[in-house]
Amino acid sequence: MMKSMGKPTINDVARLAGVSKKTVSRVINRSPLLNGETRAKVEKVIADIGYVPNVQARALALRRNFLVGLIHDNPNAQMVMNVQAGILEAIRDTEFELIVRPIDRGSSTMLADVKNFLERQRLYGVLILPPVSENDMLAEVCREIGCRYVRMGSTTLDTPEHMVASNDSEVVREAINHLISLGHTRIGLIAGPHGFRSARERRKGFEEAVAAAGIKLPRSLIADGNYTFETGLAAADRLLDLSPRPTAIFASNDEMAAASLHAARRRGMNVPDDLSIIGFDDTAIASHIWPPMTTVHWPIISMARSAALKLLADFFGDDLASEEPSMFPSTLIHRASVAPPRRD
Amino acid sequence: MMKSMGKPTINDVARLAGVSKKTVSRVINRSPLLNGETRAKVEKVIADIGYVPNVQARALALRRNFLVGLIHDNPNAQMVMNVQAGILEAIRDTEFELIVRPIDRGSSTMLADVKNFLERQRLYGVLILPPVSENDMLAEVCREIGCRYVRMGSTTLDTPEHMVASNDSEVVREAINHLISLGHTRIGLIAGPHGFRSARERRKGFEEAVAAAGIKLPRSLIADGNYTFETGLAAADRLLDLSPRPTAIFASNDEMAAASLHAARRRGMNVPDDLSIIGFDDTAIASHIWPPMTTVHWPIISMARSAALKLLADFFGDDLASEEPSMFPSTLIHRASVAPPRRD
DNA sequence: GGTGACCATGTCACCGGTTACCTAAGGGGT
DNA sequence: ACCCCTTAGGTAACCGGTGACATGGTCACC
Repeated sequence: MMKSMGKPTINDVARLAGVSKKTVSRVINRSPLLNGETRAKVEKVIADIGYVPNVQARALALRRNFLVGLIHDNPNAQMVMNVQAGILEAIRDTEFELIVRPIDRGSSTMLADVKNFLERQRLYGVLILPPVSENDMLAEVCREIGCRYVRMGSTTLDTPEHMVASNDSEVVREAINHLISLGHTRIGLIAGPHGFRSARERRKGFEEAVAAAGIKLPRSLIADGNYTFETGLAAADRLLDLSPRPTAIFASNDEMAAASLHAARRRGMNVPDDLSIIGFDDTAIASHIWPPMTTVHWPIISMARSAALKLLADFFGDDLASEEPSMFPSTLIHRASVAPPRRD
Repeated sequence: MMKSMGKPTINDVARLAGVSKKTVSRVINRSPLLNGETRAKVEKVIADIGYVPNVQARALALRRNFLVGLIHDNPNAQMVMNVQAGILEAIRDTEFELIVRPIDRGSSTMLADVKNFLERQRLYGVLILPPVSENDMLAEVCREIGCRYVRMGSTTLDTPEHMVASNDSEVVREAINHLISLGHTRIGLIAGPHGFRSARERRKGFEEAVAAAGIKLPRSLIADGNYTFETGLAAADRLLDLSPRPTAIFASNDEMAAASLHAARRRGMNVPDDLSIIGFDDTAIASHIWPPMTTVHWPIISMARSAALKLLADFFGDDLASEEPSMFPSTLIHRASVAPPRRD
């Protein structure tokens, strides 16, 4: 029957079922205008010989495949995994697969690399993670070559169908107000890298809250990091070397917050009694270290899931996916790394 | 010139260069039997019109594509990211891309799902991460449908060209001997989940070291976890509730070691003075928490890189890739979570 | 009874590459 | 001068699907 070797193809199915390949194609694609009897017959043959459609052939004919890409340059492993988890949740039970593409933001050929990648693979669409999602030229490249995209970010980056975002500056304001209400006045900031919207938003929230409380902060209470543990450690050390020392530190992400805790304990300081710390992201490390860290829960999994759904909006048919929200509120999670400042 | 719309195809190049498409194909594939002049002419046209070969068409004709898959069911984000990093390092500057496929080990349809995935995508090959890499039936599925595979594991799982492994039991023995040499005799073990080779190997190393030292351990000093923080926390609590308490804990991975530290500190205990802790994996958390944790460095990035190279051995031509090692020694990293037991 | 609408299905070219095989030209050996 | 071999390149079929359009049968309606 079957042409001896090799996987069965649509031709084998057609021959065995006594129909044309087009009819088989219709069965596979759930075309509605099929006689139930014919459909059953074809489906039986498919099951019998274990036919699996060839995605490459389909991709060629359709001029698009069923792959979604994830482009990122994010240093935080936990976050990338969370994003992957969100995407995978969205594409579960579909025929889509996820293809991961880390890029090197610094590289001068970055844009060309991505363009080449997108053109070669003809992805159905891509999700772009911060921080590189903030690069407008990258989005422009996607638009130019006609590749669907959704950007994730800390603030509005694009039109609603092309992004999901959170309200970073607002929630940071809330976090800092919390510290202020406990009596903290010397609050250090470990800022994210220059040129990043997320860093800018978080810093903005910090500065607004401080200004609103009428606190005058010396410039030295703002230290720069670039979202990694190591730079966070250096920044925290700089802050803790100050005299008088800050009584609280807000770090722009959890990695750097964990580094602050590390730096404090290395000096024999007690957290939260000698130093309050607030982080941002609510990745696993925040709740795993001791003391459990007060941080901002950044709903990254939901955002990623929603972003993926947006990406596949026209695949699913506009009904549900197009109603996905674009704005995701972050919330302050109170744990044990914050206390009123010790009275000197 | 070019058929107005759409990306240029091999036909456009052929027409413009005044050669047949086969000749263009030869240029793309660096066929050696080409006149340098013709080659230059074709290459010029390719550059001029920005031709990019269509990977789907090629995949169809070649009956294989240039995608490598990563199959995993690993709960540890950092580890998965490290593996991805290793793979990406290996395929950098090639045309290969990485496609990630987390699976649900518990699911009754797991094998069928993976089989379907492999058959549909016709991957060039897959890498299988522990713990699911230990499932021989999964490897059997790969073999059956003719998909290249490499398994990563904690012990020999397959023939050398199909695996990379580490020497877990040996290095755990070393770690436990270290504790014993410091004077510890009541050493708790937080074991990994039953049925996992990695868990078994690590436990074996533990038991061998203890037995060799002539120590008789009560069964209660072995608590089960399943590699997650939460189960580690529960296991650590069980150990610390014992009386007399263990003076040291070896946890089968860093997550559970971090959980032990968390549990100890929650009780007001001091690490390492009241309790020594050793973990396994050397993921970021081990060096980020306080005190920095003594742990076993598991060379996962190198292993992943090497595994990917093995996978692509016949692509690269056997010269370098086939000489990749299959066994990677783990090493004990001494940090600050271990000290001699306090004299009662 | 003829006609058009509609339904289920078939035909065939095409997506953009590759393989197998063929041709034509040039070169050397005898 | 003849033959064979090598080199450079062309031809046509094929990989396994899909789209546009054609076909033949049924039914409702005038």
